[in-house]
Amino acid sequence: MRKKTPSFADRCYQMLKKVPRGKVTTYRHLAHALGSRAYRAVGQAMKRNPNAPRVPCHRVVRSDGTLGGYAGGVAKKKRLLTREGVRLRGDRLTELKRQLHTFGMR
DNA sequence: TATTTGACCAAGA
DNA sequence: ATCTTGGCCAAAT
Repeated sequence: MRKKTPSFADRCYQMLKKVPRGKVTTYRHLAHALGSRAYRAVGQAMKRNPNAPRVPCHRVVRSDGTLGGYAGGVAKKKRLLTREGVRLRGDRLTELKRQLHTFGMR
C-alpha cells in the first residue's frame, strides 16, 4: 500500500485533459467537475505545474469570458486559442457559452 | 501548526 | 459597461 491520494492539482490535470481542442472551460467549471469550489486553487495548480504539452492549460479561462493568466504570457495563450479556432475580441472570448466544455454537467 | 498566496468569482457602487 | 471589494480553497512558506 503505497499509493498516495492524488493531490487536488493532479486531479485538475486529469480533468483538464478531457477538454477537446477548440473548446474551453473555466476555472470554476473545472473545480465544479471535481466536486469542489476551489476555483482559485485550480489557478494555482495551473501556474505551478503547467505539465507543459501534456495538459492544455491554455483552454482554461475566467468565468466572465476574459482570458485569465498563463505561465508563458497571456499573448501566448491568446495565440494558442486562436490557432484552435476560439475567437477573441481583445482579452475576451466572443462566444464563451458556445465553446464551453461542461464536463458533461449541466 | 499558522500564515500567506494567488492564472478566481459574484456582487456592489 | 468598468472598477473595487470581500470571500473562497488548496498548497506553499
